[in-house]
Amino acid sequence: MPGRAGRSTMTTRTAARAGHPDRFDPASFEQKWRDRWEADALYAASDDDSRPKRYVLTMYPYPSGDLHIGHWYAMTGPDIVARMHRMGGDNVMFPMGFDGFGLPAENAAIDRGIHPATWTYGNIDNMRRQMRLMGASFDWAREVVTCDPAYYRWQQWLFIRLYNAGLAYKATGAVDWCPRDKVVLAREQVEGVDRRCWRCGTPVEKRDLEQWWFRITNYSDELLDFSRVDYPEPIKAMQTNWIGRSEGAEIDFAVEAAGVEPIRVFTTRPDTIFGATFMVLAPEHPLVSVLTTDDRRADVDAYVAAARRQTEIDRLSADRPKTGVFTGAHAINPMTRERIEVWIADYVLPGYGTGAIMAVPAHDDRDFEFATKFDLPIRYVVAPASGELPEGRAFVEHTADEVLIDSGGFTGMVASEAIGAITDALEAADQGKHAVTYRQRDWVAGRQRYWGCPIPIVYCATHGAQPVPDEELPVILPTDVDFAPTGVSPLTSHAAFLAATCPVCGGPARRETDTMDTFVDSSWYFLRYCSPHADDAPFHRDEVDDWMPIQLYTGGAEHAVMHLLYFRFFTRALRDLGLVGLSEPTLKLRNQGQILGADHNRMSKSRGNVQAPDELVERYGADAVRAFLMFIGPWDQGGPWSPTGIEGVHRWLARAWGAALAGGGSARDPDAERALRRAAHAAIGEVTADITAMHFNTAVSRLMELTNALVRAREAGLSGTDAYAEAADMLLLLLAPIAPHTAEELWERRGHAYSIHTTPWPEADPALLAAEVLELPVQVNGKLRDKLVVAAGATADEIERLALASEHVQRYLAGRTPLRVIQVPGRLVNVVTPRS
RNA sequence: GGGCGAGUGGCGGAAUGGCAGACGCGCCGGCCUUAGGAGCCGGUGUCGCAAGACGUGCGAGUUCGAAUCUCGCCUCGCCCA
Repeated sequence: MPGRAGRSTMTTRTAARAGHPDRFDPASFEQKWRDRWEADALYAASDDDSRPKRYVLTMYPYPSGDLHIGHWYAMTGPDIVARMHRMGGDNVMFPMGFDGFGLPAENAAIDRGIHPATWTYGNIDNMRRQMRLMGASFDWAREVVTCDPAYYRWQQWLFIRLYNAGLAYKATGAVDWCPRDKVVLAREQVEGVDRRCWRCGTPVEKRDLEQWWFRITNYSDELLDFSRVDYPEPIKAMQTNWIGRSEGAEIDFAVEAAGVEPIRVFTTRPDTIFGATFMVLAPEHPLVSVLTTDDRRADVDAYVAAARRQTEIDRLSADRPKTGVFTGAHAINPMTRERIEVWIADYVLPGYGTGAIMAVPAHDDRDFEFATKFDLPIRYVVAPASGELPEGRAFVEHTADEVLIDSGGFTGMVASEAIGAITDALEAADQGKHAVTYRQRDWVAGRQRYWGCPIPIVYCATHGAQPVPDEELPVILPTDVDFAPTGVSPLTSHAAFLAATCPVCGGPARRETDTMDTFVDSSWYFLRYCSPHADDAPFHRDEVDDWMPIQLYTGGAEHAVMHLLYFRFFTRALRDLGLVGLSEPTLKLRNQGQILGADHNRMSKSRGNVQAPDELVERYGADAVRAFLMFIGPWDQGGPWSPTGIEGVHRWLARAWGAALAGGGSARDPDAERALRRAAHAAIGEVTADITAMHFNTAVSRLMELTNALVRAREAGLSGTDAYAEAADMLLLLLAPIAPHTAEELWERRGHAYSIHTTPWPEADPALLAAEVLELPVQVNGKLRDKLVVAAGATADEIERLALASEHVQRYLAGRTPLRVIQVPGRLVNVVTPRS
């Protein structure tokens, strides 16, 4: 495969070098135009400008060192949109930057003995070079690098304001710990049923640690509201699931033991309370030791100890047999007033709800299994209208008409109404209340690693935690640190960093040594792009008001409940601090798909199916790589790379090259000229609609068709006509966002003024779009039987007459009289006959 | 187990209620060439000599008309349990 492509490239090159300057040879002009665009700051967004502002953004990359073909894919789509709107007269901001902090830098640096800063900035230089090769219209003057003190200084400033507002706080809690990276993770950063670290895939552990948190749960309800944004449905579903709002009731179950507080449970099914025949506490529940009777204590202690050794995955596994022990204690069902047993079992988790449940075995699968195993009472209290209850299992289905049975005064009530009614009754008796719980927890914000933004807090023996005064910011991350991961923040061993002064008393203080989660860096970088050089504030309110919200934000769907949740939270938090005036960072989000290897597998070095952009550019030119990536398929679906596919796109660009440079034909043909103009103007409408909808694959197809029309016209000798010149110019203008170098070179060669990228986007002339004759398909009973060529102005009556006169139609009519004739103007004719 | 998405030629895909397979790849035939794995021209859903018939995972339904809408099923992918 490589030999094949390599040979052909050599042939092309040799020919170009041997004196064919008009041959399509991207290497001969692409770099030239990139240099000129950059020198002219052609893509700079202007703060002071009367043109409509448009903010297009794609997620900045982590500087891993190499730009992957997937980066090209992700970035070319929004680049095309940005370029089209720029030509359409908008003042477009399309910035780029780097997610500079993070663990991989640190790990890679440890492996190779290079400092994370050296490694990161070296990678950034290389990736910036590679990105420039793409010919993307990034405004590099706005570049943001998050590990730069000029950036993280303002992140510390923002952190202090969040801290002062109570939105950042320090507390002890159960957190997820990655044993390999030796760092805590936010719950969002733990993936899958088997709970693995999002970065390294290692199963995480639960630890009780004192940590910094962001109070994202203050915004849970607000984050569920997508009414003002255009997000892909799967992202909305994932965020909604993640937040996991459930409505129900908190109910207190009094216990028999004197002086012991009642057991509080949360349930989404208060309508089933009459069927609550026992209770189950998590083994870790604080009341366990209080409630356990002496005769049961040995069993209970043994069970608690065993449960602590279980992982959460094991405990939640549905196919595992239920285990548990009786505590010896009894509680009172507040509705039935019955005495019910209190058990402990590991299928109840301490972190979910209140860590205790009212067990309703008749209407919950796990409770049913537990009750069956331990011979506890099962009482059905909800039944479908038919009255038929299942045997040998719980009744958990929800039907519209299910009603309560055997439920005291509530018997006969529709279950959905009983939820509210029973909760009201409990509330009136001061034994419960309506309650809402969320699956979402606050965001664990601190990390026990080196390469991150220092948390700007100092600890004074007298005055406790104190924010570092603004004038002392930034708290600089020192470079001379031994950052081998130990589980303790490396900064702890840096004496000079550690020593600080209490801003209240001036006495000695100790600096916070955890650094911030890098997802904090990406929670506001889009605001910094609005005022990238501000040195008096993180950003200027007027500039943010001008540019925000982002009108199109693109990136990978894997960030659904991480970055894409955090940046919505952060924007709202900054709004409540009065720093920005909006709640939603972006109006429109789109996710690109994944580019797979030619073998339809994920690209990976071990499979040997990786495509390196640098080599592809050398072989085919950046424009061919861009255009082929966009041509593979729908942008949001991705698709497999094809070594022959890119050759086809390269051939197309070469054909377009030849067509755009043709001239001097002496033939005239008014009909063909009109058809060519119509094809060009139709392409304007189609390509504009396709790019707007981000259907880049069909936009490329339309341009291929227009190219083919030009090639045919040239072969007919029409290259000297005005129609040909117009269509060639239209092709270049429509091509400019997708293949910017080739379009610019050809634009110049056709004698137009620099730059095509600042030339207005073409508009279709509707008068040209109307065809003089139409080819109408004629169906009989919905099946195609003939085609009719009619004048554009033909009336319905005329068309019907022609259709019925058709030999083919007559054959299928077989003497029957048509019932009716359906016409879709300009589209088709359908003759309906009686069914035989 | 639940939710979401997808299933169309040899391949990537187009068509979202109105001509199924646009565009491209691959393949076949031809031209050009010392040569071709370059370039150019033509063909290419399946069956059929043809007329024609059949055809969008499977089965039903709605409709004058369904790849497209509805219901059930199968397979694959992602997310959640």
